[in-house]
Amino acid sequence: MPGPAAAPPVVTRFAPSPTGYLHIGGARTALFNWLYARGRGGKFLLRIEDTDRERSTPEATAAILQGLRWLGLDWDGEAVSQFARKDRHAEVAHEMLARGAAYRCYATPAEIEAFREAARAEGRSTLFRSPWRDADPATWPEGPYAIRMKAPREGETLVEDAVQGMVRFRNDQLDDMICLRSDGTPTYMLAVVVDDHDMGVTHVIRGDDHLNNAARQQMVYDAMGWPVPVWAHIPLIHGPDGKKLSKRHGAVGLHEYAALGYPPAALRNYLCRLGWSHGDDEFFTDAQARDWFDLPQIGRAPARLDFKKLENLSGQHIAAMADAALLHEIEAFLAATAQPPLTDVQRDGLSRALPCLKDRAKTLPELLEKAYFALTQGPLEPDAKARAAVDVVSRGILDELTPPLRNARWSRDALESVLADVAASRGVGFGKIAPPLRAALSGRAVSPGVIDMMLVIGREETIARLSDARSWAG
RNA sequence: GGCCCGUUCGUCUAUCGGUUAGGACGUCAGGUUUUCAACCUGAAAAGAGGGGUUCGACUCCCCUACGGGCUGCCA
Repeated sequence: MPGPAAAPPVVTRFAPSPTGYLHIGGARTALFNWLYARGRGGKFLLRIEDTDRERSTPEATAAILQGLRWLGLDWDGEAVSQFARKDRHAEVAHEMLARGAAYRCYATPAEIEAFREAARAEGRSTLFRSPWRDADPATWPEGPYAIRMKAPREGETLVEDAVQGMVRFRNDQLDDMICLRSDGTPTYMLAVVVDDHDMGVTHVIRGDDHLNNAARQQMVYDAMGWPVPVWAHIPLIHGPDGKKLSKRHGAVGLHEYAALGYPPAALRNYLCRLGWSHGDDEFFTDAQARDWFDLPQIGRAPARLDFKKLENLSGQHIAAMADAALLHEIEAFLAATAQPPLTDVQRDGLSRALPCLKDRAKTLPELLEKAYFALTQGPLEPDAKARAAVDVVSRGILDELTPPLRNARWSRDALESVLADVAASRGVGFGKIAPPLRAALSGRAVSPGVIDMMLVIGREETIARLSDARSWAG
C-alpha cells in the first residue's frame, strides 16, 4: 500500500539587502521563514541582495549574519551573494529576449525621467510606455539598451497570496519593467526571480511592501515557464504610534535588543507572536512555535511594537530558563556588550544566587544589577537608601544578630528562628529587623529575601558584611 | 494622482453568520509579603462610520474615512 503522498520539500529564504544593520522587521521576516522551513523539515536559505553596489557594504553583511546568529536562526549552506550571480541573471534576460518575452529598449534614463516629470505635472499616469516595445528586432540599432519585460497589456494578473488572499492587478496598470540595465547589470526584479527559482525556493515569505512586485515577478516566472512559488506577504511592523518604524521609536536594530539584554528566546517568542497567533497561546518554546507556525494564522494588519509586552515575555523566559542555560546567557550578554567577564568566584556566587534572582528580573542587565550582593567581593558600596537604613537603632540590631549567626546552623529554618528570636527579644516585628539586615547584606534597599542572600553568601561573608555596615557613616 | 493592502479593548490578538465578543500585556483596586519584584483575586476597557445581503452580522458585499505599501536603469 502506498504511503501518504510525500509532502513537497519546503524551501524558504531570507534575502536582506546589506545596506545597514538587521532591523527588527527583517528579523521577524527571517524568523517566519525559518519557522516555516524548520517546522516542515525543509531548508532555510540566506541570500544577500547586494546588487546595488553603491549602498551594499561588507560591514552590513557581517552585521546581518551576526544578528541572525544571535537570534538563533541558522541557515542551510552558504549565504548566497546575488551580485556574484549577475552573469546568470543576464543569461536569463537574454533568454527572455530570444523568446520574445522581452525587448531592447533604447530610451535613455534622461528621456524617461523627462516623460515622468511632464506626466506628473499634467496629472497623467507616469507609467512609461516604451516606443521600442513593438519594434522589429531587425531594426534594433547598435548602442546601449536596457532589456525590458514585454508584459501583457490586456487582462489581469492574479496573485494568490497565502496571507492576503487572491489579489488582482489589471495588466494595463503595470509597466514593462527593466530586467537588465543598459550597463548589463540585472535589476532586483529579475535577479530575485532567477535566484529564487535556481535556489529551489518554494515559499516566498516577505514584507508586504513586495506585494505589488509579486505581480510583475510572476510575469517573469510565466515567461520562463517556471513554477510560481507560494507567496506570503506579511504586514510590516510599525512603531508604538502606528507609524512606520523609525529611529525615533527607540530600538529598531536587532543589535539594540541584544544590548538591552533580552534573551534571544524571548525575542523569538515575542516576534513570532507579533502578527501571528495560535489561539490564546502567548508564552511558548521554539519547539512549539515550529509545530504551530503556519501561514493562514498570519494577521493582515500591521502590528505595533509593544516594549512592555516584550519585557514581560523576557521576564517569563528568564524565570523559566534552567540555571545553567541562564548563566550561559548572562556570560554571552557580558561578552556581547564588552563588559568584564565573570571571575570564577563570581560565577560560583551567581549560579547559587540564580534561583532567588531569576523570577525577579525582566532583562539580563536587570538581573545583573540585582545580583550585586552575590557578585561583589570585598566591602560593599552601599547606595544612599541602604546607608540611611543603618541608623543608630539599626546598628544595635546588627550587633544583636551577630552572635547567634555565628552559632546557628546555616539553614533556612535555623536562620528564620534566629531572626524571629531577635525580633521577639526587641519586641518588634520582622519589619524592623529586615531593612538594616537587607542593607548590610546587599548594600541596597531592594534585594532578594534576606535569608536567601545569607544562604548564598555564607556565614563568613554574612558576618563580615554586618560588621562592615556598622561602620557606614550614617 | 493611479494601483494594491489593511481597520475587534490603549497594545498584541481569538472569533472563521447565531458567544454574556475570549485571552495576554499594560492600567486600576484589593490580597499576600521583611522591601522591590513575583504571585493571587477582581475591575475598567473593543468590532472606524454609513449602506446593503440575511431570520440573524465583528464575520459576506459596496461606499466613505483613516492608516500603510507600491508607483526607479533602488532593493
